[in-house]
Amino acid sequence: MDSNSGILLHGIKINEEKPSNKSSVDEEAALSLENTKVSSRTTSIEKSSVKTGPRISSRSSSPMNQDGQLKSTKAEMSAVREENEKLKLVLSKITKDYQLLQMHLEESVQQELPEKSARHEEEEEPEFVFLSLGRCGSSELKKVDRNSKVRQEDGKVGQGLALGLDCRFDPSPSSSPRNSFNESKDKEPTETWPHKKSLMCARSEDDDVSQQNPMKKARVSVRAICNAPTMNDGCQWRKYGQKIAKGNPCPRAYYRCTVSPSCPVRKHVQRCAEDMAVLVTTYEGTHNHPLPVSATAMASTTSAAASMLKSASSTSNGTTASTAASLHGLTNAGVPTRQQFYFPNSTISTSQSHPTITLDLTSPATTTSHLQARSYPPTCLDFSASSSPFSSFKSNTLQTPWGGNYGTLLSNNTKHIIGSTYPGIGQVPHHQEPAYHQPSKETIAAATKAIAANPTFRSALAAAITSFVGNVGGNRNSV
DNA sequence: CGATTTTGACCAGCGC
DNA sequence: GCGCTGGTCAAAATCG
Repeated sequence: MDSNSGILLHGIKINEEKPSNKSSVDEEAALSLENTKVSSRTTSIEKSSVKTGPRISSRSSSPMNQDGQLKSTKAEMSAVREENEKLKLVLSKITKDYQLLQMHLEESVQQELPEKSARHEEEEEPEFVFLSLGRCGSSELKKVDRNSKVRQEDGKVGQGLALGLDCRFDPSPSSSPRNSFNESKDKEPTETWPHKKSLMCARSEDDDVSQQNPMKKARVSVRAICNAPTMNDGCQWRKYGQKIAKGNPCPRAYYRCTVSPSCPVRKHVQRCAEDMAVLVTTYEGTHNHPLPVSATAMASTTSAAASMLKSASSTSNGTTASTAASLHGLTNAGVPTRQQFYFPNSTISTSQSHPTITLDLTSPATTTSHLQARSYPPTCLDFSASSSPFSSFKSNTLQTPWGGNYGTLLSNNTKHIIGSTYPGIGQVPHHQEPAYHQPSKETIAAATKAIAANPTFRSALAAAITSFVGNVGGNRNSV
C-alpha cells in the first residue's frame, strides 16, 4: 500500500508512552507531520537505533572510552530490546483483542445472515467487498442480491457490500429534476461517462425508495487533515469540475468515481476556509460496484454515517436533540438503542436541501479543533468516553487512511454538536498525546455486544479493524 | 495517443 | 423576472 499504511499504523498510539530519552522529544516533535500525530513506537525505536550508530562512530577511539562506549551502547541496546519486548506484548494484546472481536463478529454475522447470503459468501471474491450500509429495506436487500447475481453471472464477483449514501426520508413522491438518479429508469447506461440521465439509471432500482424522499440525496462530509489535494480513500476519482464556492477562497473540486463507468458516486473536495490544513470531502451517491479493500474503510465510515443520518432523520423530524442523541446510539434517556450506534464526532445538518452528516476526523490537537471546542454552543450534548462502550476505541484514536483521527467533533454550519471526545481538547501539545488505555475485557465485551447488535456498524468497524490490525501485523517485523 | 485535468460556459434551484 | 449560487458539461490543454 501507499502512505496510508503508515498512517494506519500510527493509529495504534503505542507511542503515547513517553520516550525515556528526553532528547528524542524534540526530534520526535520535529518529525511529526504537523497535526497528524505521525509518530509511532516503531518510529521512535528506529530513531533510537539510528542515533546509536553515529554516536558510536563519533566518540573517541581510546580503549578506555571504547569500553565505556561499548557498555553504554549495550545498555542502550538492552533498553531498546526491552522496549521492543514491551511493544511486542502490546501488539500481541491488540491482535488478541482483535481476534476476539472478530470471533464475536463472525458469530453474530453467522447468526444473522440468511442462508442465501451465506451461499453468496462462498463465491465471494476476497479482494472486493460491497458495503450495504444504507437503511436497507427489503427492496435494497433485493437489489444487492440482484447485483450479486449479476456479478456471479459474470463469473467474477460474488456477493459483496454496496456502499449506500442515499437518504430517503419521506414517503411522498418527488420528482425534482435533481433528485437522485431516479429519472429515466428505462434508459440503460450506454455512455462511457454517465451524464445526468445515465447516472440516474444507475440507481433505477432505488426508485421505489428514493421517490419517497422529498429531500435530496444524503451527503456525508468528512473533515480530515490532509496535505494532499484530495484524500486517498482507496477509490479512483476523476475530476470533472472546479468552482469557487461562496464564503471560501479555496476552490471546490468535483470528482466522480471511476472505478466503474456507471458509478454515480461523486465527491467534492474543498479546503476549510478557517484551517487550510483541513480538507473537507463530501461524498454523495452509492457505489454500484465492488469496492477495493483499500476503499472500504472510508466507504464504511461514510456509509455508516449516512445510515445514521437516515436513521436519525427517520426517527426525528428535522434536527433535534433526540436526533443528535440517536445519532450517537442513545435514546433520550441515554439508553443505548439497538438500531443506532456511536459516532463520536459527527454532526447533522439539514439546513440545506441535502441532508448532510459531517464526520470530523481531524486531530484533537489541531487548531481547528481548538476553535471548534471553544465554539460549542450551550446546547452541546456531551456523550464523552465514559458513556460509551466504544470509549476504548476512541481513546485509541483510530487514525484513518485518509490521515485523520477518530477523536474529535467539529461543528461548522451545523445545527447540532455532539460529543466532545477529549476533556482536555485543545490543550494537548502535538507531541503529547493522550495516553493509550488497554481496553479491559469488560469494555471489549460491551463493545462486542454493541457491535453485534448493530449490523451496520459491524461492517464499518470490521473494515477499520482489518486495516488497523493488518498494518500492525505488517509492521511487526520492523519492531 | 489515450487519459486526465483545467476552465469557461451553461443550466437549474432558490430567494428576493 | 432577475440575480446569485452550486453543480455539470465539454472543449482545450496537459500529462504519462
